[in-house]
Amino acid sequence: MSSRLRLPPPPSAPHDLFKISCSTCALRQICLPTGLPAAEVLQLERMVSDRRAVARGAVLFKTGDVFEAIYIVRTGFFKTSASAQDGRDQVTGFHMAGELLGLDGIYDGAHASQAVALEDSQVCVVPYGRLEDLTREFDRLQRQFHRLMSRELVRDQAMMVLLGSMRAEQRVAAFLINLMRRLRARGFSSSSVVLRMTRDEIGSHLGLTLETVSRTFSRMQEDGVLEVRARELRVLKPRRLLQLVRRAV
Amino acid sequence: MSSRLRLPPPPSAPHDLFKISCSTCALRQICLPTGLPAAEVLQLERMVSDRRAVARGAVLFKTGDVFEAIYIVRTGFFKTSASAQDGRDQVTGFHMAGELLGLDGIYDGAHASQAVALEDSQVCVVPYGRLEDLTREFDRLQRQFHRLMSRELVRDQAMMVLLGSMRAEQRVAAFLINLMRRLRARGFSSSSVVLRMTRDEIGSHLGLTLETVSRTFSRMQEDGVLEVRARELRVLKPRRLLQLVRRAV
DNA sequence: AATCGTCATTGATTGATGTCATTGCCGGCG
DNA sequence: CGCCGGCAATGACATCAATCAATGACGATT
Repeated sequence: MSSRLRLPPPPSAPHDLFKISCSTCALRQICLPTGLPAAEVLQLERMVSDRRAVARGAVLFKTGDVFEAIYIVRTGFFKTSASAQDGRDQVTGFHMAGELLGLDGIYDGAHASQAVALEDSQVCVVPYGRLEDLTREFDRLQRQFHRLMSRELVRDQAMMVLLGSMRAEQRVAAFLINLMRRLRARGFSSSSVVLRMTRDEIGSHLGLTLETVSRTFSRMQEDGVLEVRARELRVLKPRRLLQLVRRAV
Repeated sequence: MSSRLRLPPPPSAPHDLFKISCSTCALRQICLPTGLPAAEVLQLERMVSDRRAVARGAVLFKTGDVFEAIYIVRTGFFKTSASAQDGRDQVTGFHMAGELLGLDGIYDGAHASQAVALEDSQVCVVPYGRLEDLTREFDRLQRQFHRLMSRELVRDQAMMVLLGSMRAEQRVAAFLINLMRRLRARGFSSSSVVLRMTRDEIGSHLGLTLETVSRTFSRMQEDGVLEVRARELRVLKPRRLLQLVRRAV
């Protein structure tokens, strides 16, 4: 357990779930308030209705749930998944501190995917109605919100390219690069990770079976690119990973 | 050429490219103005800076272009594509009348994909700055805009599921169902289409090779589900298509 | 400490789809 | 008219990853 990667402790104690302070939040540089002047951040704080704890394995929202709020991951780690019509479901994304969840519910007022915590987590709850009101008052907040939605679109596009045209090894490499990049942006080691998700979940995200993910990790280890010990990963040769993704077939 | 599927003629003559009227546009039920009261639609019209003609094969915007405006397809047909790092690119979407293009540029001020007209087309140009201003004034317009962005996210998720877990036949079936549904919403025949894109482009969109697309069409024809003659398609048994998508493996 | 369940690894085999190559059709153009 | 280029269909073959199966590692629970 002590080897588990942890986010920096939140400024307020974890049991204090209802006191919100964006201005002092460790995530303010990568979250919705990014780049906003202090006055607007204070407004934003008022908008965040509360903070909610989500236990590992618990469902934050599921497909068909009425859409009421956007969630921002404060601590912890989530996966979102969407169901195919035949019932199987596919991991559409992994989400860490500062990232938004639930945007797909705006469209028709019901969530189109489900979100599950992969470890004990906390989210900030931002009721959509209030967000609409506030983004109308503050142009920078509006733009920031649009930017974050747009970023999701860009990411989804990248994911489509990955799923549509990359081979197994490239997919895994791209996944690792993306993961390390996001962790680095949050102040974590740029070479070591403890994965929060199973091989099966990675596979589902990448359109591969868990066996293929496992074999790919093993091969990368043989090649000296990676060090793998169960969920602990260490990237030894980041450049080789980049090359894998860059190089055509 | 006469067999080509055409959108209903625009209310104003095609050469009259600068006179905009959302209120009388044939697309107002499926476009940005959907559900807005007349007064707001008039505001919206003022916002649309102009209408631009895009010749078949011409690029509307390309990856890296500075983001300035959202585009709405008025007549015609577009594909958007994103490049993998190795240079190959993948069709991320096909877009028809009333659909938005260019939202991925909001994120960092540069387009992350490129849009190419697959036939002679027209788009309405909506400068993003003006849209920001106007959505701040009109809450329903703001919500409508958010809804359309959210719809893109939902679609992209569906596409990820398709690319990540469906077999060739299911992909093609899902593609056809989606296409027919969108055409039907625009008042076209619910069984006949003239495709605007090549097998190669369909394949790129579905993560398949053009040969697989071609063979799948042929097999569906043998099975009496489809009638295929080059780009002219006729869906004979829509239910069978639905079953293909619904049925697991 | 023993047991059980989950997750991961590894091997063998199979099957779907990609790759390569050929043929034919059609429309545009010299 | 005939040639050429783009697009589509199809066959032969190769390849990659899924599937099936067995085993091993680790943690949780009793």
